[in-house]
Amino acid sequence: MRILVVEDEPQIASGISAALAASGYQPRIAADGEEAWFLGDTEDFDLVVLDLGLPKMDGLAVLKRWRTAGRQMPVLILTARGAWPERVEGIDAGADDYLAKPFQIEELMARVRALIRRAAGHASPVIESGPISIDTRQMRVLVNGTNVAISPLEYRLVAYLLHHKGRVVSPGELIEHLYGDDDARDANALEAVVTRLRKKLGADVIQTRRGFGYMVAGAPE
Amino acid sequence: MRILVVEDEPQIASGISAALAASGYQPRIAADGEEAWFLGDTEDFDLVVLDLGLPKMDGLAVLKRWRTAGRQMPVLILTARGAWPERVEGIDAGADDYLAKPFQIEELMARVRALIRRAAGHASPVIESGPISIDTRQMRVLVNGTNVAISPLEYRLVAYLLHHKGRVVSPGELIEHLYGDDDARDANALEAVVTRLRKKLGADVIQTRRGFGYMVAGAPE
DNA sequence: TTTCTGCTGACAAACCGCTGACAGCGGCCA
DNA sequence: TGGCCGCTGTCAGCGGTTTGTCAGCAGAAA
Repeated sequence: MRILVVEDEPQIASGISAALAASGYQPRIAADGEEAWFLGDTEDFDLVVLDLGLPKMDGLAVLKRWRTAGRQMPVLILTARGAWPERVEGIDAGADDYLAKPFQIEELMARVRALIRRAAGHASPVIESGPISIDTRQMRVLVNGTNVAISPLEYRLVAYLLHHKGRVVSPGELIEHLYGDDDARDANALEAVVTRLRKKLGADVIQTRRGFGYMVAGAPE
Repeated sequence: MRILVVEDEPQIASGISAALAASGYQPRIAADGEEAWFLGDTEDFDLVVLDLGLPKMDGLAVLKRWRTAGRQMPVLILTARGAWPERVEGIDAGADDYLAKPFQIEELMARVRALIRRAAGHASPVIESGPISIDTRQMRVLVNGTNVAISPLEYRLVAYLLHHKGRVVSPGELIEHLYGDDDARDANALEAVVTRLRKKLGADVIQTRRGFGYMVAGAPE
């Protein structure tokens, strides 16, 4: 199992690297964005641990370039604490998980194991429910197999509901995940997005559970 | 579902509280150890979220006093990151789970749900009694396997009775759990809800124990 | 019987979610 | 630079639903 550790702080990088090695993985360190991009594009890794604040090229940019180039290895993002916009962007850009700094090395290892296990299984980048499906890598939404133009905010909303399909998601939870908690939004904004989405996806994809929240049908992921 | 949030940092406390409320729980905040101890000892909570570093009385001391007094509600401890010894002590003192700060609110909610389910003795999100069953993920109620339209308040009522099936629940307890203690409601409001529920679920699901309260049959688990 | 407790149907107010319109904002292109 | 266009939050109004209240009733308890 080869793991690429992208981290410019040498101490942290070697700490992570040592822990990975101790668990039997083969870690490889990249200290800046360009090196990371080059390694990730030319070599084969089972997982990438990616810090966002990097010299030469930002972590998110690296990730996006990998994804547009078709690289599909799971990516675990390290973010500064409270940097919500970064996280949301990271997920949009195709990250599979994120972890806030500072973190326990044990926790990092647990997530690494989880991601690798998931990737080994059938972690498809496509999630479906009834007539609609989303491709989380390409950030596309298909209705009955045909592509539908969708805005970023709308995409995040469907994606979140699909990731949690079969469960009622409260408006508060949705707002927090769409915007981050720093910015207080009217619940009506959410309703407006839902209305617009329903016009594009069909009226019955997103169900309303009055008094509880929204739900997309399907067996939980 | 009433949840006691013990946290002296007002921002964090209100953040947790808001998230809990958004998920349909009734949170109550205690800002120091003494208040926490008093509330936990005199009132009935389904769960306690307990920060350890508190003014006036330490969180662990509070927990120990509750346990020696025979209080058995599940307790989720919040610890500073890296404070491993505290965690171990917490578990020895009778905590059911712990979460390291800083944490994702989403992760806290997941653990809260898990603890409440576990406390009620259900591994699965479905609770049954006779012909009826509820799906706590979808907020649905089935009678003989077919879905029945149900209002939020009605759902909360059945859910509570089912979580405590086999036990007589007093009107006072029910009102407290449905509305929270800030808002005083007529007992008749409760009876009205029960009437409406019986029409939907069948007359004999919710039994009346005259002078004591209501009950749903079933093994207490 | 009398009294008390709980049940029930009717009703109106409050609430909740939906939607169309509009405006501000930012990106893009000529 | 100026204008156009798409995205998104806000607003106001609309239904339908939910729910507390009330008044009367039924059955159990005493």
